[in-house]
Amino acid sequence: MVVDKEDLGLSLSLSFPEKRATATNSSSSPLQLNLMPSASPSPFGHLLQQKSSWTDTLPPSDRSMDACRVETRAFLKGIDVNRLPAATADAEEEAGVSSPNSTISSISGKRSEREANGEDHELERASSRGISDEEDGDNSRKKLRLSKDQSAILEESFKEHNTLNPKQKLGLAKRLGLRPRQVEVWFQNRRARTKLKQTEVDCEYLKRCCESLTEENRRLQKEVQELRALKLSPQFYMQMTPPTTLTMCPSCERVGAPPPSSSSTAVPISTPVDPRPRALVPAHPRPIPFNPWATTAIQHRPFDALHTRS
DNA sequence: AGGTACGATTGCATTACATCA
DNA sequence: CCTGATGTAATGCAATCGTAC
Repeated sequence: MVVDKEDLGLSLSLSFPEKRATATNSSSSPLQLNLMPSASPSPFGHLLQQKSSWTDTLPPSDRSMDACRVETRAFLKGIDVNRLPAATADAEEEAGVSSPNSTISSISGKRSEREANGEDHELERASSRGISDEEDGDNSRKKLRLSKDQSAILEESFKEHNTLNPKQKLGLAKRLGLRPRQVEVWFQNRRARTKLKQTEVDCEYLKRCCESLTEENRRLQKEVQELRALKLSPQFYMQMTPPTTLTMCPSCERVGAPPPSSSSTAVPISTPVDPRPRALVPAHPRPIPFNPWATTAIQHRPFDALHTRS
């Protein structure tokens, strides 16, 4: 599933690779993130009106300053901590020199063992920083920060595909001077955090729905109370036409409509219930004109509505 | 000092594919 | 040759850690 780039400005698209399209994994089902509550009222097929990258929400100045600081530090250290110098990367890649990044556990562990045998083998073993653990002086893992450019390229790539096939991963890794594993991790985290953001938005949306429904419910309860009060009040019976004028409905064998009343604004008491889901219909105060004997309105069983709705 | 962002690790689930009885 | 069971690699995700800011 590929979404037009234009759409990405307004919606988040979780696309999944063709290869694993048959996966039953819930995460593999296409999710179109398109939160536009006013346009797509369904609570669950929706999504957020959100920037394609949540990092975009960071003020540009902050981000550039951030990158600036990183680059300054890198410069001061005489090396970009996030980027493997191209020459070094190529050299190590071809020589297969092992220069583990920074983590202790990255050397061992199931995943690492797996990938060490895979196609990522060569690049996987190349340091992304050009600094070995020995040079670091201790075994503590240093936090790697991707440069502004690296992040931008990754974001751009993520917009196009939020998963990568091995070829794309390798290509991107090469282009960025990172290990394929780092690219993979970045995409993994990006997907996870996108999903998290979406969940938060979903939650907010459902909360609003809930509030709306609560309000609607309160309003309807009040309406029911008013109708009951009206039904039981003496005035209600005073308005009744004498029985002699009542007509029998031939269909349901109930007393039907009396002669036309003076009110021309009468509406049926048995107004059909709006079948649309109420939650998404803007709650608006409805007038409660009430004349159960209105000629044009009452069809059959005029009080059924009261019974069923109370 | 505490919170947040984010790169990295780990463990598990799923799928595809190969092998074997 | 076909088929079902089993093992393995690849990949994704959730949870979490650890570090930089």
